[in-house]
Amino acid sequence: MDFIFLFLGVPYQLEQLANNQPKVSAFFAAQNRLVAEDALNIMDPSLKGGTLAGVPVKDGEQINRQFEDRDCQIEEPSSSSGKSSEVRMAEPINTEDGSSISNELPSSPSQFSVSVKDNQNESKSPAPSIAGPSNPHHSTIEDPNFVENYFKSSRLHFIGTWRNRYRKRFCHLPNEFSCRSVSTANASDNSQKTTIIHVDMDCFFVSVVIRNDPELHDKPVAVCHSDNPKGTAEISSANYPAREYGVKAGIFVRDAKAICPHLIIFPYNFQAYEEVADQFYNVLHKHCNKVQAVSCDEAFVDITDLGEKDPEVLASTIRKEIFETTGCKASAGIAGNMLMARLATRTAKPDGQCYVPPERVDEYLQELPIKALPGIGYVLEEKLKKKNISTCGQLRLISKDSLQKDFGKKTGEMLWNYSRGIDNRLVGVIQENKSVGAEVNWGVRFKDLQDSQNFLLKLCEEVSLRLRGCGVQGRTFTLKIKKRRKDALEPIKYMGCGDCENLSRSIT
DNA sequence: ATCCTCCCCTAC
DNA sequence: TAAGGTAGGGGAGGAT
Ligand SMILES: Nc1ccn([C@H]2C[C@H](O)[C@@H](COP(=O)(O)OP(=O)(O)OP(=O)(O)O)O2)c(=O)n1
Ligand SMILES: [Mg+2]
Ligand SMILES: [Mg+2]
Repeated sequence: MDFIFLFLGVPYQLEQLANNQPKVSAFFAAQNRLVAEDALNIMDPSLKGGTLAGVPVKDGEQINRQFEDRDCQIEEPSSSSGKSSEVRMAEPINTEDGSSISNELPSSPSQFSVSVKDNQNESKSPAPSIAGPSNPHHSTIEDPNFVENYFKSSRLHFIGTWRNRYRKRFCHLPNEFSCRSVSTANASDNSQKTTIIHVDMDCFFVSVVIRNDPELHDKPVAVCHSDNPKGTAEISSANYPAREYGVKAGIFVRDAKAICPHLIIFPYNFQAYEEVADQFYNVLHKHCNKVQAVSCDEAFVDITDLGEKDPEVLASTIRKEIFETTGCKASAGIAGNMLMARLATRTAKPDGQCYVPPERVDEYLQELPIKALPGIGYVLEEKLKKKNISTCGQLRLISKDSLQKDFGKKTGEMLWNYSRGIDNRLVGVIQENKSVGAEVNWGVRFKDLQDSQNFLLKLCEEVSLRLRGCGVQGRTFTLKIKKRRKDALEPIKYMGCGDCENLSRSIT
């Protein structure tokens, strides 16, 4: 397991750190071999008067100690105005129930890393309560419990931590996975041909909150924290009527309102998402024990060994049961591997299903935009665009050697395989965590050193809690900090971190 | 060769 | 006002 601490938003604070105290700034200054007394001092309350006096040994404290022991060398760039930071722990040592087995896992590289990020947006120079235009109420300045409250309202925190909750809830299930992988030593001799179903809820966050309002189903609806037509709150999910206007996850609510004035905004209901996700997985587990969770609204099901005559009938049954138990629609893709099943789901949406038989794979991919392939995001798409490649058919014309030369060994091979519909991954259980971390990149503003220390401490405590929850210890500790870029403007997003450079240091 | 650190990229 | 988290894959380049 890893631990990650994210520290976000400290404008001019880092300057102070740099000028006055070694601490964090020292930690990052390493390049010039500053001997930071201990970069992490800032994280250790005991150094500052033992705020945690009564608390039993905390992981966070241990972490701090580690850093102390190591004379971390960090230095704050002379420019000094830090903006955000992040901390994480990687390759944890599995402690199963508290007993440390660290010595027992020689074969598995156990690392424990904690990374801390520190972000800051506004960097008004002086420290007074400036806070610039955005010196809002809800920031690390005003709220001592900011981190805790923030996580309660963060959608990304919700979906980012969902997997761990799922694992705990369904760990009792027998996983008879990997029987297949064992017998797959000779992959292609499987007489049975693999069949995968990929299931994904339609506009999940919206579907759940309007599931009892049928009259809203053909009106444009989105889930967002704010309904302010000038606001920079982000749309989390938009239903399909709203998507016709161009409303989609991630855009600002003001932009959504601009292109869709009658857009109806609903608030989040995280508890309902949790409940519906449980119902969703209950249905899947009922039909098959080879279920791989992707997220709270999405999973792969390997039905190869079910002896099902018609996978489409099964998919249809699953979708029907999901709707009957949750009141929400799901779509499904059926194909011979995970890649094609996932792509098929996209075609199937909304409220549909799609089967792509092996003989149809080539034509299915021929005109498909490369951006639709999982693993190809904005950057890769742009790079390929520069080579005049925009569809899988065009990508297929490039040799594997050439792709590997341009994009690296693994990435090149992935591109070559995916453009041909080849995917050798197996549906399986989620393996043990490799890292655990926490970060905050919104609302982070410090007016003094105390603010930043408190914030970092909270982040450490959060990571400590999560490590404990996993029954695991870390081995490598990573601290990441976001620092306001030299001439960065005010963040576009309210209370955002704006244009930052990222700094990272880790110790083992 | 393999590992390690410090990133970037991606997905939900 | 608004809640830009979390984790894994992988590449570059250096240490071993
Ligand atoms: N940038 C994003 C992407 C997703 N989510 C949340 C809201 C989504 O409802 C949920 C599931 O993500 P999906 O990618 O499955 O998107 P939807 O379910 O909303 O729509 P679709 O019908 O395309 O699956 O995760 C989010 O908050 N922000
Ligand atoms: Mg979905
Ligand atoms: Mg999904």
